[in-house]
Amino acid sequence: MRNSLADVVAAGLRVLDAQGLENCSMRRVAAELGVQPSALYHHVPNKQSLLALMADEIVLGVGPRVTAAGAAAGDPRRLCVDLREAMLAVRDGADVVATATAFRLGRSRVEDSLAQLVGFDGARTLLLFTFGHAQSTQTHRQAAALGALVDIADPAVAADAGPAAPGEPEGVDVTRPVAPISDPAADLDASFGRGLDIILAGLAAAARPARTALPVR
Amino acid sequence: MRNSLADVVAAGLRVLDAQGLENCSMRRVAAELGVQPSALYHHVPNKQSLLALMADEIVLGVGPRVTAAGAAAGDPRRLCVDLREAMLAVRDGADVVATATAFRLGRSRVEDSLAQLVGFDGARTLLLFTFGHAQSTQTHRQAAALGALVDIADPAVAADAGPAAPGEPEGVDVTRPVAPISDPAADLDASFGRGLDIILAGLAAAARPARTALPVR
DNA sequence: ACCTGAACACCGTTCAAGT
DNA sequence: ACCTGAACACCGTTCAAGT
Repeated sequence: MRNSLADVVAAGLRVLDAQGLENCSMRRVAAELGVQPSALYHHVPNKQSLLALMADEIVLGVGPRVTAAGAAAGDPRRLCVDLREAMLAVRDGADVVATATAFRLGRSRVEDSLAQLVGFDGARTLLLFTFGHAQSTQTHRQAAALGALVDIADPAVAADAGPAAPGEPEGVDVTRPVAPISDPAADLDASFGRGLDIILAGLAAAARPARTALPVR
Repeated sequence: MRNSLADVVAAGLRVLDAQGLENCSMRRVAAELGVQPSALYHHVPNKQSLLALMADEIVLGVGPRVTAAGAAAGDPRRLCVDLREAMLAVRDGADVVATATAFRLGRSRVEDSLAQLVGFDGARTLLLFTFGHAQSTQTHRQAAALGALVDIADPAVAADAGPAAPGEPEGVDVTRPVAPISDPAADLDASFGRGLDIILAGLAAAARPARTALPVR
């Protein structure tokens, strides 16, 4: 036995984290294992399946915590924060997990855990906000790191950016800001927490009227 | 003048809608225009820029409505519903728009409109939930249409699906369900509306205590 | 069971050259 | 201003064949 399925998945994750989803090709994963590309198809029927297995691996540790007392503590907020952290821990992890989860929508372990705590609609709302926010965070970070501050898609914005000074060093030095606008992505982590709070407040608001006394009519 | 930038963007959208993001290559867009692939680089610096322009086009019509009375009516719920509809109207539209928006995070027209109505955090929460839900919806629909009901990534599930009967017609006939589980994606449109309501309730709950009389201590 | 080697039909992007 | 033609360094997947 030379390589197992687990080896292939691990190699895939290494390539993903190092090169990003865009460059995570079957050929590169094969090279990471020192094997021909065609060898991968002995372990996995296609690239999509490999990505799905990688997604499972990324969220493996995310789940309801078992406290020292033995009771399974279920905190929806912590679950979402953990999920987000697990995805952000590997490059393009949010894309990979969100896509794989959408494929088998409704059959996700994390969504099930959430549903037990806050119901079906609450679970889906929390989950999809978490995916949306994580993907946005990761994409934006990559764009920033790439020096894509010059918005290449908008001619109006690109125009006032000015050309790069010739003979610039080609490091990741991003000292020349395009516009003096304050960073619009100020603090994405904090913004995630506040979004979570809004949703949880909405769930609490929906649950309360049924339990507490209200001025009926 | 043979082809304008607008022609290229329009051709890109036609290819995207017909073939999906995966198959929306520069070469196919060029073919759609009856032109060599290299000709596109006269209009656009790279594929990513073309996709960003396509994203702008997809959300062009989404914005605060101007009522007959002349006042700009701002309904955050309708804004999100409109945005979702615009994205779902073209194949893989949610992916394209979400990615392009993340690139220039915080500088989105729709997010600005939302922010005026429900504040910065509310806007971002609504927007990213809308992206997450739309992407999930679209990915799941494609998976279902593809007949990917056989979960190709999970050996345990794939095992009890059984082989396809030989000599089957190769249409989109999906009459052989894999498992008798009720459709987990029951109604994605309704689920979006309920998620929106949860978030809006959370925003209302946060705003109310500051305005109405509360039993102080 | 796991892998090689060769092949097929593709990619994005660059660049000199045409009109 | 807009395009061609050729080239470069890549893709995912299949398949016969090896051990």
